[in-house]
Amino acid sequence: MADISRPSASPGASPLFLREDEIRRGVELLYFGYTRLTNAIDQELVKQGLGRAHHRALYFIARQPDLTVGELLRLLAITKQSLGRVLKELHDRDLVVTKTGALDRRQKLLRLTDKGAALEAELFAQLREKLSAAYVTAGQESVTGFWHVLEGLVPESDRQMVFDLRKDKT
Amino acid sequence: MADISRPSASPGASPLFLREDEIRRGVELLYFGYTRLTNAIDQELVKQGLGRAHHRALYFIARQPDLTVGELLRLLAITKQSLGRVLKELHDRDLVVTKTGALDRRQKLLRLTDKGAALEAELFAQLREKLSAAYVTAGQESVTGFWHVLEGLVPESDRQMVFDLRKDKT
DNA sequence: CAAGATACGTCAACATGGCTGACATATCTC
DNA sequence: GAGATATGTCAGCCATGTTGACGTATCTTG
Repeated sequence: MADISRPSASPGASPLFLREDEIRRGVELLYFGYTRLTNAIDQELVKQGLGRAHHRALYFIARQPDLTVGELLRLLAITKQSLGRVLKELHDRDLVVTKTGALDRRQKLLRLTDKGAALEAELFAQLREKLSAAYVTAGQESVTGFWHVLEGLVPESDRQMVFDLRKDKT
Repeated sequence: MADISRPSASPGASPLFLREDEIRRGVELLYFGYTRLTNAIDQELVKQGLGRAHHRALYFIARQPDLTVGELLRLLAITKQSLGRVLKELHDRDLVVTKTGALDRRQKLLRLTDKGAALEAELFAQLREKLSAAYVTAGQESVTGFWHVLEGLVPESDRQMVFDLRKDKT
């Protein structure tokens, strides 16, 4: 692992010390940044009587309509029993519908109902508010740096899956 | 915050569409980056029979020795009952010790034992490995951008607390 | 076309780590 | 001395993860 160009050192500070501090800074900011962003939707989730697990499912189904159950399982990296509980609740509340896959009839394709889409949009609006404020403050160059570092945290084996979220399914 | 409405038509890709995609990209990368980084220590935690909650406490106590219980509560943003359970377990395993505050004898100052420090160092090494690989791949400029965006996600009211982690207690 | 693999669902039991509410004690501050 | 503060603790509940075992429909392949 190559050496990182440390921030122009305060006089005589050990490179090893700075290195540790840079790593800890990243760990902490990632922790606080992530938790505070997710806090943005807490109020609305409580109002709806839903939890974070429900939101994650809603989010990915919104992001990629006709996602299969298996794909969602891989994205969330939980067991099918856990996901089953969440999907059942979303279905019972008319937030999500499934239809049988056209190519492979074993698959179930997931979609939001209008009601589900409206809820997801409302939750997303909160995330957008927080994150776009941070983007604006930091500036576009920082945003691309932010992306690059985070991409580097995603293991090779998962990267394609994550990038594919940005592609519409045909 | 400006209004950023629905993704509009594809041809000539609307700036509004790009904006939503940029926000979703950030949400997803933050989610995957954060979870994959924390995955780095899963194996070791299981081996130790500890959970993530224990690690968070260990981490912050390592980061700022003589932290008080109240400060740790604010950092973790959980109830004292939840934290009490965790601290009791860490104490029972000789990973953490407390001493009465010198200035205010109601306070308990938290410190890692040698054993606790050794464990935290081992866990930190895993985080460092992952995160410094991401830093190196992305480059120093990206790293500062990464920090800036994340700082923007931390509400004003919490920012001082987070920054103060980088200062030694006197 | 039969056999096996795959996609999905579900039952039951359990672990972790949050939460609320109610109280107790020691100590500090005014 | 009275009240605020820092900490601890009992008891119970909830959300969301886990393992293991099975069942059914459907696809794939020899």
